Amino acid sequence: MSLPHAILTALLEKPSSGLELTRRFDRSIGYFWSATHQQIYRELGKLEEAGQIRALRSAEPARGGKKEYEVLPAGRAELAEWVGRSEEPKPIRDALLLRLRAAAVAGPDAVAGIEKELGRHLALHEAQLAEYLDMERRQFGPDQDSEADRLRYLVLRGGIELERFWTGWLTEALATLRTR
Amino acid sequence: MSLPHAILTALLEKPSSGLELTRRFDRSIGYFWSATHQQIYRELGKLEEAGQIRALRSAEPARGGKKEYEVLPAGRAELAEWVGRSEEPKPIRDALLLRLRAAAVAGPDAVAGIEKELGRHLALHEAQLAEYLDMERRQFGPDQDSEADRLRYLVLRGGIELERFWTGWLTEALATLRTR
DNA sequence: GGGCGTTGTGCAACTTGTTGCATAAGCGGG
DNA sequence: CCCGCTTATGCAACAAGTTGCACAACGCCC
Repeated sequence: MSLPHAILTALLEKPSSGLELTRRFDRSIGYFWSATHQQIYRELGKLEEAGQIRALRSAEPARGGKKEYEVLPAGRAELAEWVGRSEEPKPIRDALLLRLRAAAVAGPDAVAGIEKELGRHLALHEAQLAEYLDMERRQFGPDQDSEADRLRYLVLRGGIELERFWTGWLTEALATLRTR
Repeated sequence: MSLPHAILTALLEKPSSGLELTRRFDRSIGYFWSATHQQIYRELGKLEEAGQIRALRSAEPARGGKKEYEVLPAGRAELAEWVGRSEEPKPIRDALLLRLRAAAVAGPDAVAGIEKELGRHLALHEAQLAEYLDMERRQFGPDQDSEADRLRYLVLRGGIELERFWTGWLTEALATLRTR
């Protein structure tokens, strides 16, 4: 159950409205924890109910007016507690690897179709890698002073290396399939 | 919605009962598509209902007796169709990366606790990598004749490289944290 | 033969994530 | 002024995944 903590983190970085959060989940935070606007609104409601966040300028009309949230001390405490918790790494669930394994039993005609899919994914991961490398260049110069900066850089490094894994493996897979 | 297709794949590789499937999902298949016995039983019921699989020796008493399933032609067709489908790669959801990012805003005391967690994960991923390398050594000799063997080997290669990513990144992360 | 652990199947309730749609304010153009 | 577009919040229904437990058969062993 990490979504509430993802939201608390995002709100601590910068107080935001629901839609702003949604946008940020499509960019930085969402690169390792995605969420739709529905999940976010629902969770914001629960967090407010639980007294962990609070709406600013609450007098706005209920519908159509933007509502900004900030984290309360209880929310910060909950987040700190969660960060210290231990959790088993969940096994991956990857449909592409599953497809490949299914292709092995589904017959040779299935293999032909999957090659295109592998190529498509390769292009997507290459684009994502390029974007991360761009972020690395722009946001993280040679001088990382603060602890927080170094942690954020580590997270980005994770994204970069993960995309390198994908591009590398997909390239290998395509090469193998083509020499059949 | 990949679980039914994971089950069809497993059943094509070898007809099994619900519990046998569960065990196999804890080993090979589950390395990239995990599932609990609950999900599997529920899904087996649906697949049988849909006429894609069939129980062997169905006269067994309803409770406590094992029920083996095999794939029917309709199931094989459905799987082949699914293999050819296109699907967007879903953004990762990784709690550890999220924790690290949360630690950056939750304060320095949170950082101390996370170091232990990173070390624990590193050990787990190293063990998984060793297991994959062992499988590689035992199951895949230098001679891979059949197309199906090569595809299965590619899937294993994916697992290996993914674990290499994790061990590499976790090592880097721990080194960075320790030189603060 | 009665208790005990293992194997095996399954229901029910819950949480989490997704999809489709409704509502409303604000803004700009014809 | 009203039509359509964007911004913004939200309900409802559904699908997928998780957790806790119940129940039955089998072997075993004392």
